[in-house]
Amino acid sequence: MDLQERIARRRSGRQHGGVIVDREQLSPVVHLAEPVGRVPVLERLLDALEAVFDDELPPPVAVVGPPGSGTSAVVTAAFDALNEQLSGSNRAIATTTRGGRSEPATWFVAVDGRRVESAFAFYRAVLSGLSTERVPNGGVGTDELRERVRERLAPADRRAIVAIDHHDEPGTLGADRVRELLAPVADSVATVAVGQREPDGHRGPTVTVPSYRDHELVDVITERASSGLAAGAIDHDAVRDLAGWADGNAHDALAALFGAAVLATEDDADRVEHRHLEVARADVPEDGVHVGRPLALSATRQQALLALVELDAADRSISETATAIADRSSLTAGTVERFLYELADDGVLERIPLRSGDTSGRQPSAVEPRFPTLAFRSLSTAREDGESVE
DNA sequence: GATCCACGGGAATACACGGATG
DNA sequence: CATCCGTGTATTCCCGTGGATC
Repeated sequence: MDLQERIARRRSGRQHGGVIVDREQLSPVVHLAEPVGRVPVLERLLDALEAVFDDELPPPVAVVGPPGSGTSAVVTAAFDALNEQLSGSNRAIATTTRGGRSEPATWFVAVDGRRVESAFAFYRAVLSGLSTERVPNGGVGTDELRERVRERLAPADRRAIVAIDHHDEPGTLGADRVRELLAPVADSVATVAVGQREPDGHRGPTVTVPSYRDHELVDVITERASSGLAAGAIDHDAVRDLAGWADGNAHDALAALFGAAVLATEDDADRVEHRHLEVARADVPEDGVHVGRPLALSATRQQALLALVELDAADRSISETATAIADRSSLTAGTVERFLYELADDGVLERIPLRSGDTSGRQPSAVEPRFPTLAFRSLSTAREDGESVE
């Protein structure tokens, strides 16, 4: 971001009288082009992928690190940069049409496992990373897409490095499943499995990403605050505090910062006050899930979660909560109930056993969010237009 | 017309508890 | 006393259907 741009953003921030100047810079689900303080890790990832610089296929790589350590950030940043230099779109355009032979090219495709859960969606994601053509999202079979991927990589000297991010989270495509899907093009594709643990039976280099150390996390927060918040909207002590509290987890820190900024905005305050941070921190559950999890859900599920957050249903049974949510949305109580059970199973919600006065029957339980609700509420694009039809 | 996907609805199964049974 | 049974809920599982897309 150049100086002009920074100034422009500050001005517009001032004009709106807001604490938040640039939501994107502040959002815990957005990665920076150059992650702060992760250079050594980037280097090790490049080492592991070394072979691509000789136009060869690297071994399968695993990138592992604890929650909030920036595994995703590192991989997306590296892949973007590598694509700039090595992908077909930059090298091959001029030459493919001439002489009939194509230049060597390597594509780097990062697939977000949270948003890509079926074979169809997977091939779709890979294909759109491999070409600039529009990829259909319906009306065509999975086989068809797989075939297109194969054709795309058919010429010798064309390769793809496919990262599967969050491969070890519930509901995502596991590394073994991805291997299966890529089997038809195994000769021209290498994988990078990104998650909290190595895939079972992993052979190949592993890049380990450590938690942020305290001062590194301070840098991360400072960087985000300086580009995302109005000048002087938060002081350094508060940032240090926040970093200490987050204990190396950048997601938690950024989610709290974002939440506090949202609260300050709603408060019409001109800076992020201690009380905002206090509440925002309490809103980030200990050992919770990344806010990207709920944000990757279908619009209807997000609607249900938005309603749930409004409801504060900590002491209501799941079925009561489900009916209450159904009343505020276009969904059926039965469907919402199933959603709630599913989400609890996946760890997005937590089930709290409910001691009911009633004697007979199985004990009901309540659910509560295990994600930062302030950030979710503000970032979710699903609208809860409460109009219940019928 | 083909295809994918998510909702909806309901059947099947698990659990809690009191009371009956051996 | 241990176990089984019946009833009422809670929870999980499964599959048909319809909307959206090409």
